[in-house]
Amino acid sequence: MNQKITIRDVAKHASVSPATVSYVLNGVNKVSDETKERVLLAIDELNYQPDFTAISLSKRKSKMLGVILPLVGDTLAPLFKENPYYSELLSGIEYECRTNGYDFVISGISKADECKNWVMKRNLDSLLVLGTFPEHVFEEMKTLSIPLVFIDSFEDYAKYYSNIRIDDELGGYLGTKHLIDLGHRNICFIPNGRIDIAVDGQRFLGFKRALAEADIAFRDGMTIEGNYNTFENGYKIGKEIAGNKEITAIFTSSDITALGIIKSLNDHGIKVPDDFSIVGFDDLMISKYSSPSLTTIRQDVFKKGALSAELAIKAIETNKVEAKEIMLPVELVIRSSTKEME
Amino acid sequence: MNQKITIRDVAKHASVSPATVSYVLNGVNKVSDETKERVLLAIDELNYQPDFTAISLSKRKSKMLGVILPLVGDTLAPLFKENPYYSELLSGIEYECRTNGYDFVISGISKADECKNWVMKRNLDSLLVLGTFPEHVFEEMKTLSIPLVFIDSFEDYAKYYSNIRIDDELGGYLGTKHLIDLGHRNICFIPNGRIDIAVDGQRFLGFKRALAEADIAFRDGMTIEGNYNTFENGYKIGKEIAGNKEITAIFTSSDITALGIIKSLNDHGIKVPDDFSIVGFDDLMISKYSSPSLTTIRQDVFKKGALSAELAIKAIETNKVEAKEIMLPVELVIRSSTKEME
DNA sequence: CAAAGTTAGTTAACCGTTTAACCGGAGGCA
DNA sequence: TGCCTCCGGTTAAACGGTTAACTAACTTTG
Repeated sequence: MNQKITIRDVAKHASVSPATVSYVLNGVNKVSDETKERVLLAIDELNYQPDFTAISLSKRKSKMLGVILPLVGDTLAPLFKENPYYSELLSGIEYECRTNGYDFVISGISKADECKNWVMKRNLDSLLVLGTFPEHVFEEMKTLSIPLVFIDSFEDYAKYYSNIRIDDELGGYLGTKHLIDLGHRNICFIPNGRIDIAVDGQRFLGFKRALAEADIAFRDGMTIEGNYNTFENGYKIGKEIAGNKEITAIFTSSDITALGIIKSLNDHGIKVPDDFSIVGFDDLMISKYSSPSLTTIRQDVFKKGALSAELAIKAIETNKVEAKEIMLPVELVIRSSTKEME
Repeated sequence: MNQKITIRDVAKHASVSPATVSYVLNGVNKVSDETKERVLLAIDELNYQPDFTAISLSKRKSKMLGVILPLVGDTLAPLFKENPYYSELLSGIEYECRTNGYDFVISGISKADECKNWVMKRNLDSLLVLGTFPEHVFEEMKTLSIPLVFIDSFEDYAKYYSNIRIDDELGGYLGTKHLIDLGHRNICFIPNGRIDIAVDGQRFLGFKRALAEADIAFRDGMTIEGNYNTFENGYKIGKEIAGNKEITAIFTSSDITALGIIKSLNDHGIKVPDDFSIVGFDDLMISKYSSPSLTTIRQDVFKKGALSAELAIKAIETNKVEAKEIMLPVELVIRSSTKEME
């Protein structure tokens, strides 16, 4: 390999000391315009590229973000494969990083120590955390004193840091109201996980708000708790519903589940949207393409990713850890899985 | 932040020199068992974690891989959003990296210089390249003398390095043969891009082999060239086909296109699989869940990713750049988009 | 006009590892 | 006994940057 060009080479070429070059590079106001000119020219002529690892070592800043994803089993595969949500988020993060000269490393991390060690080993400047992680891990992380950015977290501790999420309550409301407007009164809400907390808790609130507004009493049987947002699980739930003649519409917290339900209903001779209406959540790509295409609540996942990286980078560069909660808008997208009641 | 624990702290704690600790850490056979014991104990007691940036600076090895993805416009978003293929590949890479103590950075890179600079700045140990990149970029890369691993490349220059791909010809053959076995004789092949090169070129060969084997003459109109593997494009192609009464089956190079075609045919009153059979390629998650579920050629994308990372890591650690071509198997997955001809 | 400040640099220590070069003592051998 | 080798370490110079402390020349200022 042709010898690496260092700051000393540049210095020699411009007849100054390495320190001066460094000052020019870092915009330290200690260099005359004339000298600065010379240095810049030398940098250009030699095509000098500062070495990030060296900078990282001496400044303790790596220009790298870490992204922590929940691990399923011991890989990310099920996550990525089942749910396009995550990859869309990543592409937002990638975009923001690239345009700011940052890189990011991702890892599914389960054990607490590993997480802290990872940050220390790699000198990571910040961490983006998707969803939740255990509180004792958080305590570990706090001692690192780097900015954290949480995405979709409803944990109390996350309040010390920036937190990006969407208006889940509104999403729940809009989806439900749409069904009510179409004449449905026996609507069932299906969360991804536990109905009383986090994302689903908020959506459930919106669900109930819409009901109340239309003077529909909430009663037992208006929710079915699923464990997991998978197609298979949706399929199972669909079977239950096929046996229940009262319910005419479903609002579910996940597009994937919605697709499973549709398939299941279809297999039981119930036609969507003619016999039954269904609203999903997320607006995944698939949702547009499925038959029938899915009415759903859209969130801008790319933006969510980009924004989280932006916040992290800003916190790093201003050296200020903010505790800002940002709520991104949601939007009802009407397609063909919902229809006016006959 | 509580003071960082360095190799000197460990050395002091074990009453040896930093060099000795380093030798222990790197398995250099220069330390007595007794001393080694003491050092290991000290490392454990202090929970010492070697600093990768420092190691990177002195050894010129970063324990980081770079992954280069084609950029669409200026983001990866369309890629990630439209095609789950890429995220599945990444999860394979992630798995292999994590279990080997590596990290990876990803970037969509268009300009040649940036690519080389990226490697130099970050001291990347290897590069995984998805698909193609321009030959002059390759020439640039060669001067870096780090191992490259190509994925799905059919470029000549890639022959200097490891190249991982699937048996596209066999895939083309299996899909076509399946249709022929069902009684179809007027089958149309739809590539992703140009039919004469790369992945599609191979699949087309397989297509023709299956025809020849069944004594079906290949004739004009047995292919439709698409530009892009998107749902929309599939939808358009579907329209064309709806007007053509001869064709009874399609084999397409992409599941996404297949789904678009099915929807389009459906909208034109043609029922799949009753009136028409269709085979896709890739076996994306969606394909299992769509209605009708898709008969397709499965490839193990996760494995492809994991294997590419494995090859890269092996090349790094043995300091041997191999020029090995690995061909992963494909498999016909029969679902409900194909049916015996009446 | 001398003391104090400012400007535009340089010097050298430091960030946390690695590793070539060195070193003292023990054992082997003639 | 003298010389050589091997063993088990240590010392110190890198790696490529940053930055606190210093300096020499010039400008203010009381």
